[in-house]
Amino acid sequence: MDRMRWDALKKEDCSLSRTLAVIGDRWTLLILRDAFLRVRRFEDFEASLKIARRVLSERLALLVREGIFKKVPYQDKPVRCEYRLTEKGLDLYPAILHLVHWGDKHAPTKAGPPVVHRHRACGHDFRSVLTCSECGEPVGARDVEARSTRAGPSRPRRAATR
Amino acid sequence: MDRMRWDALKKEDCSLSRTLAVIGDRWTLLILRDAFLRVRRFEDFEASLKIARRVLSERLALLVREGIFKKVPYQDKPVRCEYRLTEKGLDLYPAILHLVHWGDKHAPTKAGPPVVHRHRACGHDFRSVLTCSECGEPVGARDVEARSTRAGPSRPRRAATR
DNA sequence: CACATCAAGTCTTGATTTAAGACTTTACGG
DNA sequence: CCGTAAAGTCTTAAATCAAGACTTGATGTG
Repeated sequence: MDRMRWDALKKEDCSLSRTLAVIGDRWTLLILRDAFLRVRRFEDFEASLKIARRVLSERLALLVREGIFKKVPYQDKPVRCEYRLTEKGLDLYPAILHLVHWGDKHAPTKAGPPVVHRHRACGHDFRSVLTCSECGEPVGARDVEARSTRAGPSRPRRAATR
Repeated sequence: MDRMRWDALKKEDCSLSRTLAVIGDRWTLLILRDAFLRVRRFEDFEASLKIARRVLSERLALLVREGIFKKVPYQDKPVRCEYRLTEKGLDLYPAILHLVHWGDKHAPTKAGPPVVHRHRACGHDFRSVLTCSECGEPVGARDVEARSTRAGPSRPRRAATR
């Protein structure tokens, strides 16, 4: 059978496939976590993640190509650059925060969540809640119906099992 | 230098690391996407994803061990099982939906989003919005301050995860 | 009965990807 | 001139993945 190759993923007609073609490897979300924690330099990523330099180099280059990071020089002679999140990169924050909170809830440590998140506007520590852009109410898997926009017979589907 | 190994990830004191130890490989989020679209059987996952059977088998077993899927027999003689999402699995929906909407926005196709999502309660197609569990307002990366709960000097940081 | 089929895997072999660490480049400081 | 620093590149060995053949237990067909 003809199996899926990773370099074919980005051409799939599925937004999740195309997203994972960029951030779906074993390291990228951890790199982005560090970036959200203000890690910006090659050697700092290496030290923090204990990632092989070759792999880090390749991933950072991909993320720059994809517009998630931009390289910003912080000195001349020799030019040294740091990697900063773009708006496109910052937009991944909700997904990552949700994965963090999922880990807090479903794969907890005895010591409790290692990091808590405070909402600057209201001053409280909070959990992430997925809400509907239209009515503002919280949304769970069972509240959503996914519908294809492409031609063909469309059976309506619930976005969840049970 | 001593690099990070994947089987060490699940013991890290970082909720994202522990989450990615379960769902952070190249295939798992695609398997879960299919599960949210009500794919449930081994051969259906294989056909839908074009994944190698060996890898699919291993991933499904891991997800069952981790309590994200449960195996439910749908016939006897011979016993055949299907994979159904547990509550723990359903809780990954917000993260996945956000990644889908990120792809819709930042890696679009000419044909537009392949799938739209309707909120059953209000009847509208919607985008996912991250909100604060305490005040209900939308939250972006810059609105969050992450704070370690562990001993040691704590520098306040913006927009952090862990 | 003999044989084909089906679901849900397991096994083998060869191709890709990752890990570890040495090496390179460009510049500065003493 | 020598050592250090940042940001990589290169090489080799180990781990993971892809492709497809094979297995198991039961049913259906001639």
